[in-house]
Amino acid sequence: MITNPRLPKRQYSLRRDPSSRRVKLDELADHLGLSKSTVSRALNGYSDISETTRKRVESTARKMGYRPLSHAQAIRTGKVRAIAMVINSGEPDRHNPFLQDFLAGACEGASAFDWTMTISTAKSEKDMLNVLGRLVEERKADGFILPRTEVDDARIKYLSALNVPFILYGRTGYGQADPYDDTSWFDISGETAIRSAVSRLSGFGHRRIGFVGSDPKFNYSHLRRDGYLQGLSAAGLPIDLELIREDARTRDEGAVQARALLELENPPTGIVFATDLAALGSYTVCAEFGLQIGKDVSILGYDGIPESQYVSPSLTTFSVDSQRAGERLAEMLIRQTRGEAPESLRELGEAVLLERNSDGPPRLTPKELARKITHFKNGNLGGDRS
Amino acid sequence: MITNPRLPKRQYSLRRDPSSRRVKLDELADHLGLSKSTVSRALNGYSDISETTRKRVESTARKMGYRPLSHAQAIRTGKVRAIAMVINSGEPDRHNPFLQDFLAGACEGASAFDWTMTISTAKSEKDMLNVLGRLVEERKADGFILPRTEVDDARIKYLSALNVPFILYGRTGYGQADPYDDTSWFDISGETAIRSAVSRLSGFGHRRIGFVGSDPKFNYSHLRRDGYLQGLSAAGLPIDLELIREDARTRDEGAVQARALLELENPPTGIVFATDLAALGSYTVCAEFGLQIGKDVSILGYDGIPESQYVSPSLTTFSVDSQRAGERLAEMLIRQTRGEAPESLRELGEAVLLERNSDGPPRLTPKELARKITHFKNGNLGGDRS
DNA sequence: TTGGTTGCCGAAACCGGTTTCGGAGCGAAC
DNA sequence: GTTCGCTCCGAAACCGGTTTCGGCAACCAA
Repeated sequence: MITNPRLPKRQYSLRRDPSSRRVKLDELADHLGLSKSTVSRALNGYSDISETTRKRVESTARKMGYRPLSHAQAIRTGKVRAIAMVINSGEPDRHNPFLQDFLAGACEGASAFDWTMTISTAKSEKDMLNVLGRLVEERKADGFILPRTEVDDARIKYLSALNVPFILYGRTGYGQADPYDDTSWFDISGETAIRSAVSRLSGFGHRRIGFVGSDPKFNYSHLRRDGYLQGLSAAGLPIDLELIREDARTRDEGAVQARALLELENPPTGIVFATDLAALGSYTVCAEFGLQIGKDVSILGYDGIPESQYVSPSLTTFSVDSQRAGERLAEMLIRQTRGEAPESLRELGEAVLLERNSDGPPRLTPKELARKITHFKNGNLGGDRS
Repeated sequence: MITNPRLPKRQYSLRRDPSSRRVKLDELADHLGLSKSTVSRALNGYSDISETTRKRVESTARKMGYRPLSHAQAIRTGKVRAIAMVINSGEPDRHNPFLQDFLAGACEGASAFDWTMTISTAKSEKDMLNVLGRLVEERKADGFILPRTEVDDARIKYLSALNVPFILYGRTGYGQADPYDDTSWFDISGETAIRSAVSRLSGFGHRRIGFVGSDPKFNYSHLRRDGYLQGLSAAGLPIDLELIREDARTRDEGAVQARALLELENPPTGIVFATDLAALGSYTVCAEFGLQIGKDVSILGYDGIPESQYVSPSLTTFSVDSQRAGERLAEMLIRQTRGEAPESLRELGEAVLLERNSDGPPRLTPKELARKITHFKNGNLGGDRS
């Protein structure tokens, strides 16, 4: 290849050789003929740097591929440009299929600001505070994402006392006068979803609709129950405490509560579950009682776990966009560490209905349903069917 | 309460008030009546500090709750005491239920050395190298865990060239002369598990055993296929290429491959899948062909995903201890960054068989099985059964 | 011309550690 | 009694940034 002699050989003094050492502030300053203090202030947007200089510094920095070392900055500023999340590894209902999506979102949200994400795990409630404490003390993060918020959440008190920024994935303080106080949060409105689930069932013609809640320790359980009650009221249906069950954390516990509802003298023909996992527990029970899901009894879940798609019949449920949640949380948390008021950083998203095959018009009245169940149980109790 | 006047009022000059400011090196040094350089060297185990002094420094540091700021150390040492992992968010078979366990293990392994774990995500193969590059350049981590290793893995080349420590979760370079070269890794021996799966089926009396592999881009796919071949050979069964399928990344792809095997003129009575997800895909196909899993056809999976326990019949599979994997990887990686030779840091664990209900003695010969399938297909093809 | 702002930048201190280097103190050897 | 070597520690430089502070020049008003 022949190079055109008229064109000057391009000087790649600004070239960015990836294998070479990184360029540091001094070098950038030398290159610009400025002092490193000026360059630093220009990069950080100080007002005592002229607009011209700032532009020039910024463009050269970009061309030379300058990236400040966050831990070098941190030593003076005290900020490490990182957010952290501590997940507890001791939960009965772990194996969260959305963790990857959520983390992907959070990482992306952080990356957009050139921040990073560090994670840690705690084995117990008590360990949780220790882990948070260590992270705070060693200044491993400038703020925290707190997933799975509880009604009365020790992490919130702890971090508030330490005056460390944090944001909730979910809300807290259910039933208190000012539940949100001065915390920031992002949440998906489970109550809206559950309310619409009840409307949907009542639209199908169901008159007795049950609800199976989750662990009352978590704030969302109460909100979803509220949604259920709102749905009943909107449909003009009476509240029957018999139809409200709680504490279904796992699939097995979901089965227990479903059984309790279906064994009622006047059982519900539709059941709304606070979680998919619990809803899937009911599948076993329905099989056991010879009930056809979607016909004899309608089941709705919430979460949109992948498995809900593959069970038979596929489960009607609500899907939440975990990735977006992570992304929003990261961004809002970073903005908070930059000085924005926590109470201005709140967002409520909506879950979206996945219409599938586990619900439909009731073909049995509650009475008929009860009869079918006892009949089937007796039939099965007596002989060994083969 | 009356204090005993003979006892001197205890001076809590060493007390550790959690809400107070953290103690820094200077303060610790002042307290000890030593220079901060001496204290620093004592804490870091330099040999020019007397044993007595070292003990004294260590114990006082502990009592005062001194913890060095890792980013302050990093500025001089270049080491941030952190390991990183980049997960790719664009995979078709994401929703890894074990991510949480794995991360828990890795975090724990890191914590044991007082290290932390940072994570990031990449949207594509290309993005992956960028993300790694950024992390390296900004020195966000001293080493990397590389999950889901590929036969020909760009990350390995990239990090090797940059001379950055890393460890593989899995092996690499299948089929090459020296596949492991000088990398360190931890892996679960899928080949051993799959070999024993074949032995198990042959022990049941199966003579025609199929295999459905996974994405050949990943190293483990080849190893598991090897395990299948070893199993055949150990059982004295011939290799029939017809019985070997690949490329089942998802449940649906698993279904496709299962269908291909079962529609053979001489179909296998037992099928070993490289992954549970693919194995679950076969459930649909068996239902479609009117086949009873565990009787008409035996299915084995690998991974031990939670869902495998709840399908009907429950899937016989191999469970891998993801948490332990994470923990081992973290520890070995840290040791590598401290100077241990990569080739001395390798470990192979075993998966453990979960005997469930999807396999057993064949009640049909391959011929009979084929007949049953065609018969059922024709029956279904003709009329609309209701 | 003078004095006072204002805009813009450089010198130097600073952050909290680590590492280099030199030297005091001491015992042993000559 | 030197001299040498060894043990152990302190002073100071250093890492790569940020921030304080002061000063020069230009501009403005009197």
